[in-house]
Amino acid sequence: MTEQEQVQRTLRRDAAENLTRILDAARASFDEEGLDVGMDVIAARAGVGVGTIYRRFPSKEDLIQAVLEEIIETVRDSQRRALLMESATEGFTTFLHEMGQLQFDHVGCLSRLWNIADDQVRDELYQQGCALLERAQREGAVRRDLVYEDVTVLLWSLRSIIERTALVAPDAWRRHLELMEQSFVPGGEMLRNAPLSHEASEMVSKNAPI
Amino acid sequence: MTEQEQVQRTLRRDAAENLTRILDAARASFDEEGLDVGMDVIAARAGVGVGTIYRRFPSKEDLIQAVLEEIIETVRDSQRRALLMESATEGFTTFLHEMGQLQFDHVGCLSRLWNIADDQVRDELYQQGCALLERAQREGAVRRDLVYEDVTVLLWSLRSIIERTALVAPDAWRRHLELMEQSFVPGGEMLRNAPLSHEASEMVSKNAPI
Amino acid sequence: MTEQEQVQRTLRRDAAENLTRILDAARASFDEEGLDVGMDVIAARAGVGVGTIYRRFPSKEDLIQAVLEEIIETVRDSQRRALLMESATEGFTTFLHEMGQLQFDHVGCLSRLWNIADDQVRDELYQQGCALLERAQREGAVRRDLVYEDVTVLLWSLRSIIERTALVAPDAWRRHLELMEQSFVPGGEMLRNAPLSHEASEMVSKNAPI
Amino acid sequence: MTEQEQVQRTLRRDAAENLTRILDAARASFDEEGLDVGMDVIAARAGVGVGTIYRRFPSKEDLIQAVLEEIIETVRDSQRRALLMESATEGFTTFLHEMGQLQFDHVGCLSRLWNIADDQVRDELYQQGCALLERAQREGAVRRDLVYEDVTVLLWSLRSIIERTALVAPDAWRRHLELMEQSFVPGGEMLRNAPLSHEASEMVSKNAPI
DNA sequence: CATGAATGAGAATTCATTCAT
DNA sequence: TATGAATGAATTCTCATTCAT
Repeated sequence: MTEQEQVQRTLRRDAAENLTRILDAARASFDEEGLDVGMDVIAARAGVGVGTIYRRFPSKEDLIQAVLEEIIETVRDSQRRALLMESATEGFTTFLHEMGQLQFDHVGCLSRLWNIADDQVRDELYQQGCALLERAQREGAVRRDLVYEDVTVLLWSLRSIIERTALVAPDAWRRHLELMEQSFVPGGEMLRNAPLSHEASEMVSKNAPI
Repeated sequence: MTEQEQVQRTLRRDAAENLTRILDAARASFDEEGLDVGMDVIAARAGVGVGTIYRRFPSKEDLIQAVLEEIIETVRDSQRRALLMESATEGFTTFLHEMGQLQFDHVGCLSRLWNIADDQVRDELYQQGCALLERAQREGAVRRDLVYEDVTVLLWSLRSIIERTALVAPDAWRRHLELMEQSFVPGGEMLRNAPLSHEASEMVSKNAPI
Repeated sequence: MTEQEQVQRTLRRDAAENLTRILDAARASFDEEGLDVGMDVIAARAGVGVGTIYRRFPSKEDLIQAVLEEIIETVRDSQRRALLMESATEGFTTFLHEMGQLQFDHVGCLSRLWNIADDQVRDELYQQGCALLERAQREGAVRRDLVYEDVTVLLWSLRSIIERTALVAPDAWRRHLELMEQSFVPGGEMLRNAPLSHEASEMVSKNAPI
Repeated sequence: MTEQEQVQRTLRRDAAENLTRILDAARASFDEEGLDVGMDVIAARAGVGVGTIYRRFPSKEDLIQAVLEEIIETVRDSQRRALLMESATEGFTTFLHEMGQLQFDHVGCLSRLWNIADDQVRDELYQQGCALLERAQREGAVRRDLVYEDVTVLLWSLRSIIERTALVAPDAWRRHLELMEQSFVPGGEMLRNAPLSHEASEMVSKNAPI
């Protein structure tokens, strides 16, 4: 480190601020470069030493979890807001779009985004998701043979579209979602394939394959 | 390795045979363990030394490309067969399902499967894909506001579903595809979002982001 | 830490008290976990910040020395008490046993216990040790071809026994010492090997190889 | 690495030779600098890259074990040779001295030398050790109230003497051993302290405290 | 004067690629 | 030509020490 850099970098910044800086740097790094980014890169971006990160997060895995949890928290917010909307249909639709946008905003994190270790969080997401879906179904906007797992799978499916197109066609996922939404309207009942079981969905979300 | 084994193994194995063995081992390894599998693992599975792999493929990247090209070749086969089917609708549907199954069979490769560097191959896939789509549209099975890029995006979207569910719910992608197919039937025209442009699609397929 | 706790804790704790707390915590930590224990662990145990330790002890090494000196002080006490005993034989024996017990009580410190940097301290230990030995020899309890260095080496030898057995057989060293004591009684004169020279002993105690 | 060094270092030396070089370098490094020596140091001493070491030994621990096993193998040799000596007394004595010398030769390894994970090896050492002791007892050279655990403890006790004196008084342990031998001769029966139990001894040797 | 957050060199380990045999 | 041993840069994590607050 040159003397200049040394001067630029203020030693002993406020601790709370540093935690924020680390999480921000981590989130940005993960978003942009993926979860494989080196701890030194994150530290440099946060303007701290690697040791500082390890003081707050015992391992890289913990840092990743913290970032993912922050993101998942915004998912819950999105659900809550959607549930408060007067129109159930609009609430459901808004939620789907926000989930697309959120995945777009965190492309680098998608490989782990939907792996939610915390039982309680996972359960709340599920309960609120079911509520959103049922409200929309009761309003007649969504066919009755769909279960929340279908929504989950839809959200998962956006990942690979977004990962591929984020850089060159940031809106590509919107059209796919629009098509999916059309398949959600009542009228096409009688699906030959059974939905993903809740148990399987749970296993997937817990275990984090890939 | 004893001298005897050395003799048994090496003695004038045909070069062509070696190439096959390497590609088979690589494909199997990639399918099962992902592209991150070590070169030594592949070599062991092929029953050759790593050096032999590097003789045929200057880098791991080249080996990956070769495997992906083989898989992509089966995609072209699938298209050709679909085009030969009497019913355009059935041909189109069959192609989609075969693409789902193919991705399932090569889970470990999905992160790179649709990155096709070869211009000619990419073009043929595109032309044949368009033909499949148009035939189905002409038969009235698919709405006219769809372009082949929509199909491409649909295929991409299966990746993340398959990656997550392959181990616990191998059929999960089928239901998602079934829903997508319903959104493909005429009647829902007037999409607000424009399709992925052909140029963007090309860039994505060439560059291989992730 | 809340502001309140901050106030409760810090408010004018006496400097001397702090020093005691640090030394106590360090001794306990070293005894139980070995000299490799982290400075933060010691600080936490003492209820102070690491910085406070570094204010009193410029380096971890200095803290270790301070703790060792305290322990060595108890060695001197033991010698003094032994010298005051009526029976020279009993004094000598008691000293040996107390040294075994002391090493047992400070297992974690043994790798450095007998490294005594302070010339004066080392000299006093030597003088008093010689006195103890000679008194016992004059009383006929110890053979005359032994020098104090033999006793020193005996004490050193207990270290590795204690380190190995402390957890599973806390009395193992006693039997070894008992055997050594038997070899100390007159009758076995005519040792082929010369004793450790005083100079060598001094070097060892000063330099602290391991 | 300068060009010169590059030239000096012959790439691709014979594999078997390299294994020897690595073990030799490791043994020498451990002996001289202790088990904490860095893998890079060992690699440099062996004239190979670190990766080469890791090819043979999956972890540093494995390398350490390999070195220790080699040393322990010489212990077994020493026992076997001692058992073949005509005079049981001389055999026993020779063994003790060779053990002292061996520990002296491997000072840096002493912290782990007597931790023997392999049940079979540990058992053979014990059986042969017992045989050596009993033969000497039958010949009247060693008192009958001693068990092999006493010998084990004696060998352990040499460690700390040797660690401290190796550099300045390489023969210091010999005098201690000579004294111990005198305490071994018949005549001093009636020890107040029980010997280390075989079970405790086993636990110590397996678990490796310190 | 006390605090404890921040530092960063150092240690073990991995793996694509090279090249002597 | 085939082999697989050797390479070493890169990565994660630790801990004695410093210094802003």
